[in-house]
Amino acid sequence: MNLKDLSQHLGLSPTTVSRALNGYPEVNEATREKVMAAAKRHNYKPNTRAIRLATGRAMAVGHVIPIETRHEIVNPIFADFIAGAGETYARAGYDLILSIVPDGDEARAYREMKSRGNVDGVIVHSPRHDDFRIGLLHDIAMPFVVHGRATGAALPYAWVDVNNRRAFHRATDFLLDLGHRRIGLINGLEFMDFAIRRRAGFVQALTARGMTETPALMRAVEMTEANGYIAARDMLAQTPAPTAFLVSSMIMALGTRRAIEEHGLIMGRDISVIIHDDDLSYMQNGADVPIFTATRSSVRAAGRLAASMLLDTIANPTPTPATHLLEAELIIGQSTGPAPNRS
Amino acid sequence: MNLKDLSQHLGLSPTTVSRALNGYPEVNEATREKVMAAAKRHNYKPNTRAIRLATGRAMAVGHVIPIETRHEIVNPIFADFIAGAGETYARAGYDLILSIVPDGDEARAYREMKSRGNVDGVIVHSPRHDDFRIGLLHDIAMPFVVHGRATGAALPYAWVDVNNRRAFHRATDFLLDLGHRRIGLINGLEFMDFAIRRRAGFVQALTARGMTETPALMRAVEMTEANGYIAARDMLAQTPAPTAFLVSSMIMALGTRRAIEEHGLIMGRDISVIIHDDDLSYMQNGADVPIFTATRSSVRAAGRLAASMLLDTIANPTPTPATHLLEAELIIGQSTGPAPNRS
DNA sequence: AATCATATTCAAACCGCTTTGGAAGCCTTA
DNA sequence: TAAGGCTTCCAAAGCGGTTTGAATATGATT
Repeated sequence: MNLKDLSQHLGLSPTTVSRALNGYPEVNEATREKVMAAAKRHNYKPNTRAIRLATGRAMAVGHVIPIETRHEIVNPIFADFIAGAGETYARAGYDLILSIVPDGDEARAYREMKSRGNVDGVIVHSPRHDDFRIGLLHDIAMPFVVHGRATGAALPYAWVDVNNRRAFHRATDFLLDLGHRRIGLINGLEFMDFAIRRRAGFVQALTARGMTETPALMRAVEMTEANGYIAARDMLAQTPAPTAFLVSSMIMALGTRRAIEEHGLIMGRDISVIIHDDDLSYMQNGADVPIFTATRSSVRAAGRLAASMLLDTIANPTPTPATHLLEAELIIGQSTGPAPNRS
Repeated sequence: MNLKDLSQHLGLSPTTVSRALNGYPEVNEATREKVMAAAKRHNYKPNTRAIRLATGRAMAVGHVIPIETRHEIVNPIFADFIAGAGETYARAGYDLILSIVPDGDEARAYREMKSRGNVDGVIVHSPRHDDFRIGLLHDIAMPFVVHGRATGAALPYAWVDVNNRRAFHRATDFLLDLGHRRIGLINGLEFMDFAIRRRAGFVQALTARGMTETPALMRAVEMTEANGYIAARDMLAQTPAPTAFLVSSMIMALGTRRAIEEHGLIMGRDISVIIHDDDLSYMQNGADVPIFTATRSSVRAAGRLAASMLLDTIANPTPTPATHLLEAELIIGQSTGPAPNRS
């Protein structure tokens, strides 16, 4: 059942039927109701392909997931971020197109999306320091929103980000207040923008109290459980050992905890741990009482927000792009306590 | 730059240019080369929307992710499965459309995809026992491949699945051979088909040795770290306590290990653990020596396979759908050992 | 009653490609 | 030399909607 069939059935022209269904004012209310009823009765759904060609809009947004060809790691937060974004798109009648692209191929992928016209805009994931994609998308005039920021980008651009620097500053302060002086940082790879900012927050908090960072107590690794374990194990082997860890993800923290327990220590008593918690649905930080003290910010909510910002930009592009800095909440769990007496 | 422009530029008809670019035989080789060269020079990419309308193919496949409205859990294996599938689609020039759909809305979502024609086929995720989607998709003649199986489905359908029953049978056998007699099963929710099969494998292995299953040692929970912890903790509180656990996912197993260590036991010595390992990229089971003894099957490889099966079905629908049963490998890690002497 | 504004409807062009059904040109073949 | 067969190209008709520009009907105004 297509528009022509339906209009013949109604004894009306396709024009009128189309207008009736799309809420245009120049159609008699009585006719509109008849059309609506007939459309429902015959279960008429306009063909997406035809709409797209006729209107010139793709009614779809792209999420380009770069796969690091060396590591082939799929960032586990994508699932939740995209679930959040997907809710927004569904409501707006947009499709979500997922492109898995080897990281060398990204520029080509974006250009092709533009010239083939199968998306109206894109979400940029995992920005690096001074990320080339921002300039590129700007050049080809493809609407976009970045999940995260890319320090060093020359042009203004739309983004949603957690205040990573402040979150880690606060977390570090919290540990310092508890008397911890040797704090290990287990961070993500520091070509990722968020990791740079977290490190900065950590270092700033130390220097604000007249301390300096200890390179031996700082790690920047791919955020897996195994790496969280290795980093913590190695630092615990030092003398003096750290009395607290600041860990950049829940998954790494599971490895950190493993190293701690293997070392015969009790987390929250002998050693403190603060994590950053993306509030992943399959990786909840405890139910009632959080296991880990954490700086928390829902990546799913960020997905919802980024998506609706993108739809806004597509609908009416503005010269000054919107930005949203989300503050992480600091929630107290069972994994932190006063620094043990060095006696 | 569109086809018309390009053809005018070349002094040819759009027909000939289109045919030249699409490799049709009825065009002079010399002309074809000229056309190809001009297309490259002007960076001509045919408009996807127009191709789709003209050919009637969507050149896209849908992945419908049901979100359980009660739990709102996003299955963390999606990220890797979709990364695998995405590789296949990219090579074939297909788009991957991701639909996040509240679980009550699935039927409507599929019907709409069909009538709007924005996908040529779909992958069905997380099948339940006797899943209604199989009949539905069959009825509306939408090509599909199921990731997993749905026992009880009346019609034949295409699927890719791990031999879950055998995997858990073998894993249980392995534990029994080590002398374990009280084995705890920490399974996923048992309305999911894979969980039913794993349970069946477990029970069959026991009965094959004249044992019967102990309901107190079996849990079916949502597969989160916290639930893995709770299930293990509760079972360890029983007397006699289990000497081994069979755990349905890596993430749950992290919780299980936490309970074990909290209980003052050493995994691999005091208590054994076998897991099912989906070989997730961000959740590797150790590098050289696996942490957990595991039945392993790459969900990413399953994604690749499912995707290419789907593209095959779309290209030439066959009356007898293809099926692929993947065998999990049993890999020995550090988490298993002989049952401790009950002395 | 003629004029004009307004409300309602429609025919046809258009979006950018594919594909059908010729047609022209050139060789063969009888 | 006419007929038939290839090769190569093209005009035009889709695909299924939206949108422009015009036509018709209705009611109000003078």
